Amino acid sequence: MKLSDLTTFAAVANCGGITRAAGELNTVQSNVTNRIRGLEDEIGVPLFERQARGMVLTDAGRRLLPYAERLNALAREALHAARDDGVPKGPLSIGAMETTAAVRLPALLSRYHRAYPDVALSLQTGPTAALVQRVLDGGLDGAFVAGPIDHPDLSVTTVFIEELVLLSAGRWTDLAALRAGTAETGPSALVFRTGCSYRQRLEEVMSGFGWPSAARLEFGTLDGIIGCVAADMGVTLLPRAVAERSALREAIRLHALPRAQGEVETLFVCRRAMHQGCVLKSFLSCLAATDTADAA
Amino acid sequence: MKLSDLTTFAAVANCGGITRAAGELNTVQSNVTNRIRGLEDEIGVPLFERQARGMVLTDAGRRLLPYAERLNALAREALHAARDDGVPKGPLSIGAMETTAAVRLPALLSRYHRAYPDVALSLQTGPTAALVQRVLDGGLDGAFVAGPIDHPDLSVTTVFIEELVLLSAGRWTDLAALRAGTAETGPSALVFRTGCSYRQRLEEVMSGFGWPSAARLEFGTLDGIIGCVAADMGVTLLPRAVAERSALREAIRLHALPRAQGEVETLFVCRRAMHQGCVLKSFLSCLAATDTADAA
DNA sequence: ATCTATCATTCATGAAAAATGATTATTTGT
DNA sequence: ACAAATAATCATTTTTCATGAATGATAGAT
Repeated sequence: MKLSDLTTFAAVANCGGITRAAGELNTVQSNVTNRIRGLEDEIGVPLFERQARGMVLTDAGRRLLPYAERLNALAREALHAARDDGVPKGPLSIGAMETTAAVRLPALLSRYHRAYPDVALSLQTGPTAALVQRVLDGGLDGAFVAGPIDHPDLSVTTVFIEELVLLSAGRWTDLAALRAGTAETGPSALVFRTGCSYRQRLEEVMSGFGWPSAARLEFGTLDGIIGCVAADMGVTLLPRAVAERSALREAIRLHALPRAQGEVETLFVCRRAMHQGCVLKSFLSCLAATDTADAA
Repeated sequence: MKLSDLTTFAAVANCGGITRAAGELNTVQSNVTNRIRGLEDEIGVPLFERQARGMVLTDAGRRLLPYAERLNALAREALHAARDDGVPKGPLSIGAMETTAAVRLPALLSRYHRAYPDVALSLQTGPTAALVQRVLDGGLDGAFVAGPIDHPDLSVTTVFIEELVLLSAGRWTDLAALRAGTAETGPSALVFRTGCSYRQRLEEVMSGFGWPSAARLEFGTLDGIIGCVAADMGVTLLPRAVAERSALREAIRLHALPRAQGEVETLFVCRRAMHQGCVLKSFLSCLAATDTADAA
């Protein structure tokens, strides 16, 4: 069994057909046909059902597919491990939630870059679930996400403890006034469009206050949310540090929450591998040097 | 990167030389040389230091080796998973401690064999540590060992709870008499030759009694130990069930121990895999049907 | 110091496997 | 019936792999 055959197999399975897979693999259709056939001969079981519309996995194929993907991922990892000479260099893809990226990372990343200029750092933002997924599938080397996270394949470090505050327009001096000044359905909830990690927390907070919540308005940017809060369109939940450093600080009001609801851990997650790459290791050590000091 | 290259690489690493590896792989030196060279070219770093006496791994090679082994193991597992059609058949290698094999397994294995006659069951005995090692490296599909076991790659089920009793010759009616009747160094400890799992427990028990223990006599068989206990050569520690069913039951005396010292779990351990083979699954279900009922 | 046994590398050659392009057969939707 | 899409088949070329013989290098023995 060859790794390249498994790659071919996975491509066919994912594309649902030999022709499309051949295109993706930059080869010709007949080649893919032959390699799949070879694999089936070797294993002794058909992996696909041939249909006029394409190829559909058999049960055996379905059992094999996760192995094919894992084997290829491991092979990539092996290459990196062997090449890793202990000098941090090359690409490093980090993910982060919008809020973390806004207030915690600038200092950290700049310090890291000064320490390791040969590492090509790249940062992407997204919601926790998507970031975790991308770390797992290898699209990211690590990510800053909202806790708690528990996954056997992930290594987790707590890096910041954020205090979440409820944000309203500046005119509401306290939560009671805010509640009194909105419709009976309660204030609207402004959240990120794509499965924001603090969204569920906001739901809990509002339902804890006995606010049914009139509506959920979804946004794509942090500034959009804060701007609309300032314009009294509703409330949102954000780390205190984000709210305090906002350009609209004067137009909004921060309402502290009870400790149980107001605390959220920001974790750094990365894959648990046989060999931890020195690039990631250097990033983690840089992170450890920051840690609680900055999270005050 | 091809799996066969990694196999070759691992063989060279383990044999310490190309010639020996070639022999083991049933091929010729020049072939091995070329494949190693190809691998080094592909990775871009030397994997071996060429010495007159043979090949020694470089740092890069040392990093790659565990991946090579893991990849090959995963590939084997993938083959089995794809071929596994849900009908238990083929080989099943089980390991067990001597004591478990003696009293717990006969009924279980016979019942399993009646239920799944197409499975070629094989049983090997050995001490816990060696059995666990063989399960991990694939030499055994599963094993009955003494708890506790905690390993991320092993799936563990408690199957029996054994009561350990101290065995002496029949003339010693109680522990005090036994102690009084032996030299001031205390009775000898009779244990298995090869790192018996109950050995450490026996040491604890004897030192708990304030018995320095005169000597440790090592044996290769259960019957040897019991026979010598009956001949008053010393004491040993065995599951009550083993002692009670011994042919020499009349010539030995069982001394119960306090609960904390006298209880030991017998666990069934197997590898944690992406796909649990149906053969092992059938064995586990057979095991679950026995379980505590038989362990009374 | 020289010889010898043991290794790994190099090279030429033949065999096997893989990739390619063209063709065919089958099915689906028009 | 026809056209589009798809996988299988086949002949051909290209690449890779395995082999055996020759070469070179080194440690230990004489």
